[in-house]
Amino acid sequence: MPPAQRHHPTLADVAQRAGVSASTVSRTMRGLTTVSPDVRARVEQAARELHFVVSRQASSLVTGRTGVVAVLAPTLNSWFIGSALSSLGPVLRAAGLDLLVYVVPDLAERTDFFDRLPARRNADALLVFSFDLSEEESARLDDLQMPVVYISQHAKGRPSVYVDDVAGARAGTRHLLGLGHRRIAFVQTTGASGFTFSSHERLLGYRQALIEAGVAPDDDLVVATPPGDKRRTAEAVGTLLSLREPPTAIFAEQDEVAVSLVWTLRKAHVDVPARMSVLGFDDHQMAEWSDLTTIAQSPADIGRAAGELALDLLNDPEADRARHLVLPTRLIPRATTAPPRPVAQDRPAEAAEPADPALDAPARGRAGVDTYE
Amino acid sequence: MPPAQRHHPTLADVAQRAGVSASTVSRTMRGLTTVSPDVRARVEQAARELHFVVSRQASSLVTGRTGVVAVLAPTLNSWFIGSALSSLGPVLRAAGLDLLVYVVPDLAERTDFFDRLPARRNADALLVFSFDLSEEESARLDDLQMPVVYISQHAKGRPSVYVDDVAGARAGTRHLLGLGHRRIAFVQTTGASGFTFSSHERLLGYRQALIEAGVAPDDDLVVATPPGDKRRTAEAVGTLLSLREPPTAIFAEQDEVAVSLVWTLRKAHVDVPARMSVLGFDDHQMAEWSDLTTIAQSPADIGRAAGELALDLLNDPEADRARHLVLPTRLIPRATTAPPRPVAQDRPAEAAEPADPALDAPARGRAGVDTYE
DNA sequence: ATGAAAGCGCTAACAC
DNA sequence: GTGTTAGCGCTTTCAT
Repeated sequence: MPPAQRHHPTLADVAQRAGVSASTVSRTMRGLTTVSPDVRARVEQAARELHFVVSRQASSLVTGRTGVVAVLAPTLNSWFIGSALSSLGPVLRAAGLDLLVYVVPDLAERTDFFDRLPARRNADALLVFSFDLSEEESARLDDLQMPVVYISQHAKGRPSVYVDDVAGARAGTRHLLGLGHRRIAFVQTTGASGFTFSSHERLLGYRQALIEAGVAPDDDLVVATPPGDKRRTAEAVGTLLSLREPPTAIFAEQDEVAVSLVWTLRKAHVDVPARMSVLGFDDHQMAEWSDLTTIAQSPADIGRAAGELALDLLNDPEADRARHLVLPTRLIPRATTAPPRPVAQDRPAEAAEPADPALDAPARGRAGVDTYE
Repeated sequence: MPPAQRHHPTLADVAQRAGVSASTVSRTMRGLTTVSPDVRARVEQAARELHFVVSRQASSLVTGRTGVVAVLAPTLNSWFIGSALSSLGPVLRAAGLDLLVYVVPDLAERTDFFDRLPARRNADALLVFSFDLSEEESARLDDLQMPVVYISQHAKGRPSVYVDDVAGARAGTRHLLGLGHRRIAFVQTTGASGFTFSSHERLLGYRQALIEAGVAPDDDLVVATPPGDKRRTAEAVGTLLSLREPPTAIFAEQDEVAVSLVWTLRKAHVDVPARMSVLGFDDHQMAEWSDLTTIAQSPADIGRAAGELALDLLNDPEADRARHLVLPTRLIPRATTAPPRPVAQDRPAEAAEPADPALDAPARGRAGVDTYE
């Protein structure tokens, strides 16, 4: 009675069936050219018949390469990361590499990760997503003995892929300036761990564009709110609307907040865009649904680029170990930005709470009609 | 001159440093109790000093276990999958397992995956997300020699984790019935590959609840639209509104569509919920933002449950190989459902296009005022 | 172009 | 409790 055949077939099994040595099977499986055509055919057939798959573990052991690219991410429940990984996957697969994910949602797991560096022997490269790493943590990753690519952060001296946030924010602000706005607010996003780089840069771009246009940046016009917090968002809107000189346009650092702003404004019967323009950043899926004008970035492109950069680093020892890939953004004009209505600039503004009786009607017919107050 | 120390430290290195044998180090690293406390301490210190990490490849080779759980998913850019994986990750980590992701976005990759079954020797278990597998594909996975857990699909005879869609849809429909609605439409989602199971089940629950309540299901009230397609959604709304007896409530199979419906209706100046109640399913992030009444499911719970089920299957050979974990849903009443206005049932309804001059004002003050037509 | 042999880093069986 | 020994399945010299 033959032993229960519960294990996978091995090189030796294929070799025996094809009447060759294990070495030859190995060479065949790796596509080396030093195998005669007829032998190759025999081996391939035998392998197919046995459903033979090379064991990564065994070959890793000798080659030192794991065939795995690891990703470090704070969550997978994110539009940005989800899109980027979805396009990264196929890039890696095409190169015969598998995608391993370390989800590190909280501080405890983070500390543990950097303590133990579980990726150390279990991946050929690491992609770090949207973390604000301390210099100490980056240094820790440096002695990981593998290429580490940073995504959405400017890791000086280390390979990075990110979008040109400054230019994007500048372009967005210029769009609003071009429409005639002069009082342009900027809403920062707080508490979204891991995106402080973008946050800084976008604010910077906003300021640059204002200065270029000869508009003095006003810190009263810069407020912050956490994403998804209606109350805080409403507060921020209230603060802006109750300024002596309220803005006529709001540039939100993130689409999620921008959409929330639109809701809040419309609920308070402040028409968008007739009374207030709103501009987002990201081109999040919901931006399209909400007809939000926004500065688009493509996380899919970022994921792809990061994957290709990692492959370069992996395959070419001469590759530039500090290359920064900076991807462009582009303005997508939609329905939430428009020229400001001519309004008496020095009249006191209403607060957010009192419901304005103005209709939430399309802007066209009403723009220019000064029914303010 | 010492050789360039470019390789990772091995068991032997630690053993030498701690003055013990490799076996002892191995036992220590695996937490076996047969190591005396002082030796254990010495070994652990040596390991720490050398930044030693056990090579998965090498240990896999002998144990036959890879320490990896693989996930098969059509995309990662999905609220459901993202949330589920984000909670699955930590569950696996706690068990010392890594998470490997196969993103299989299109038919070509899918065919290739089932052809080659790359997971075969590279994972201990496989979680299959939201795919509508053919019986042939499932059969292929069966001879994978590892536990395969199906998520969001009812794989008969195989371990599965999903939400009770029938009960959820029934509860939702009852909620609307309880508010007094009798003409309740159901909007199906088409083209969202991988969720046809839920789709069927939700429609079923809707029908059941109607029948239970003595309301005859009317096929005219069941329409379909792809998610994120504004035009088609508007068409669906138009179809429903132009029925001789239009609905007073719409139950959408997915929140994304429900939110889109609310937008479309409000744009057409059909007040929600005063003139039309809208109910969603999922409790997608945007449901809260949109104040959408919905049937909540928790993808995070599903991910966790699936992970734990996989661990059971992995660790307990006696475990039930066909266990189905069915998770509950719950109604979250928010602002898009309300009692129907008393309305002359047999009057002809307006079409979707003509802008109704009715204000998009809060329902309270206006409900009950019959300004219809 | 092919085969034989050595060994990658670890665990498991067996001694002691 | 701890050390010794023999592989796990593959790749890689080195022969031929």
